[in-house]
Amino acid sequence: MKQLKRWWSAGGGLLHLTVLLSSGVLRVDLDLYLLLPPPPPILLRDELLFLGPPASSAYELSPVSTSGGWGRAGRLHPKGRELDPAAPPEGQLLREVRALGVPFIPRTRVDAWLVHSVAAGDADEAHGRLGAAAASSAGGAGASLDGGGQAVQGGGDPQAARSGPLGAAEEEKALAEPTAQVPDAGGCASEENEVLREKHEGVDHSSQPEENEERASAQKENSFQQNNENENKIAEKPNWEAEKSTESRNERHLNEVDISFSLEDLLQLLSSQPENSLEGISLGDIPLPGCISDGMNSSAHHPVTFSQAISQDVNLHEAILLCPNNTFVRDPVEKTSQPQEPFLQFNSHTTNPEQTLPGTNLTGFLPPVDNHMRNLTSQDLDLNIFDEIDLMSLLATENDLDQIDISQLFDEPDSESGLSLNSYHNSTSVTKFNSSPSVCEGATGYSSDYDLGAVGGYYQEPSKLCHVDHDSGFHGDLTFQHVFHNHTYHLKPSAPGSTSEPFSWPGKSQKIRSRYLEDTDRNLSRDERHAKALHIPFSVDEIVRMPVDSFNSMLSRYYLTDLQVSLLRDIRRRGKNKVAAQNCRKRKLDIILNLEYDVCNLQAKKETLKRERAQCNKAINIMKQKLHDLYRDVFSRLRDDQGRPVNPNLYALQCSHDGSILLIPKELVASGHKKETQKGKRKERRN
DNA sequence: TTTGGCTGTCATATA
DNA sequence: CCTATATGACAGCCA
Repeated sequence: MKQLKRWWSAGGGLLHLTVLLSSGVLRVDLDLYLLLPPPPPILLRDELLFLGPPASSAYELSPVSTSGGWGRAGRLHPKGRELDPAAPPEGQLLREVRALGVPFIPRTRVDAWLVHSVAAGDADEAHGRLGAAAASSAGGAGASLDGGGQAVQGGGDPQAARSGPLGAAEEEKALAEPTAQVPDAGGCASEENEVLREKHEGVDHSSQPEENEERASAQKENSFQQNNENENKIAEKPNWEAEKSTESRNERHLNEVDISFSLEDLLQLLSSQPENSLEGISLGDIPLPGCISDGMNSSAHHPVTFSQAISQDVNLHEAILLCPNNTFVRDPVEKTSQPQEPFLQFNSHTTNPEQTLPGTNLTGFLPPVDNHMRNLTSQDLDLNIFDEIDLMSLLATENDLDQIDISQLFDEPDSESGLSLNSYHNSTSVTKFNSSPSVCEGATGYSSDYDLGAVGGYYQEPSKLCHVDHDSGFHGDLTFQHVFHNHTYHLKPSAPGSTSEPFSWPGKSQKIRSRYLEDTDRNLSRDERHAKALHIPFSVDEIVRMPVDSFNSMLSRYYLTDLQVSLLRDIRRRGKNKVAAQNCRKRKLDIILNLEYDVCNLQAKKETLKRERAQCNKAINIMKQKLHDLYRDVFSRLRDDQGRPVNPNLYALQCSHDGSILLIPKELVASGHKKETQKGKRKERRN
């Protein structure tokens, strides 16, 4: 329990545990399971749906939590069960829990209280609650958390909290069976069993009311029957899968030794849960991203209990085979023989009805991905992980499958391809994980980091092909993880027939696939098709946009054939010229538009000038008229020496320089004008 | 079928 | 000399 406490305090919890998936081993996040109430809400996108009534009618819906994260819906909990009255208020709990940095956002007051207790150092008490929770849920109520609350309510005594409905023998059986019956429980199984047994003996002393014992026993029996069936099925799996499992476990064990104890401790609690509770627990409630949730779902829906899955350290490949809805199940008999749980159809977390069509296989596709042939399909990655397929074949396989624009299929509005063409130095590509089981969409598309790519024929560790970054935290729904892709490809051209697919597309999926391949091929540009044909490990956009230094270094660094180099240069030249042509046309259009604008402006200015000219002429005419009138008026008042009126036809008025006005005969005025004009002409000639 | 617009590409000039 | 850019010209596609 100290290890549990230390593990949790060190930031343990779901995130910490799921990091183990990087080794390719499915590891269940038991802590969250313990924190979840048994009635399984199924997460359909962002909403939690409660599928059908719980096993017991004594359930009620708790208020919707607004704690953020994935606590968006109310949860079922047993009626009449109250929380620990000594527990702090929910708001305070949430604040304290958040302050502790626990990577789990409690949704209910009970969650918060449990997390708070564990993270704050009260691990023993919390364990008591957890144990009581598990025991209580095993009693049929299926409310682990609230059962814990009840245990706490019973005085907060750890002993009282540990009390459960099961007898010691039954609990020992329950704890021992999941691990003991698994033939290949891993190298650390015996050691873990010892620890588990010790803990079990110290913990599981039931003193719960006897009314729960009968229900618990009945459900336990059902659970064991299911376990046996599932174990038999697991035992029938091919040897190579078992070997892989063992290898994965051994590898993982080196890294997990510090927390394996905690896992078993949690397993102990889980093992005491009734089968229906376990079976009902869906990862839909837990927004486990990507492969994790997928694997969990597969385990949940398949008649293999979580206990088995956990104790066996079921690897991803096994998880694939365990999923009845899995599109990559290679044994059709096994696929079709699995009972379909009623809520299975919701596990695709999609609103597209095509996904729920049996045999469509579309659930296995990754959500919208970049169309630039950068993504390795789920099938490819599947093979990479489990079959250690050569990357050469990956390259060939992607030829067929990487172009499928799943966004058109599944309408993932919040999708992000993450495979940014411009992220030259970002080796982490974001890829969404589909909720479909075992679809670890390692979009190991073309490298966006030229320094990391080993195009010349080397590939890095296969384990890195699908590294799930669980530090990225949770999103609101069953979303996706950042995947560290190894964009490493061989450039060996593959024969046309080498584009074999790791699985067959049955029926309708085949048609859909071919249709989308046609569409995507049609949408590809000529250079893209050429690059694809020659397996150029870079997108056209990258080739065009990368600096010349990077381009040259790329040409020199990687082993490229002359044809590939020529094609790369042509692609780059054409791409740049295409951009230049676009810019040129845009510029030309801008110039034309500017010229048109200038023309309009000039035309408007011309019109304005015309109007002003007309106005000026009009004013001039008015002034002339007024001057004429004034002239007439002056002459009408003029008299000669004899008192007679002056004839305006013989005389004219002339203004002198000093401002005086002279009455001059017109003959003189005409001769004077002639003289002045002659003088002016002379001056002009002189000048 | 014709036509105009859009786009990609090539050839060439220029910086 | 190489590269990037700009631009005219041409061809193909499409509404």
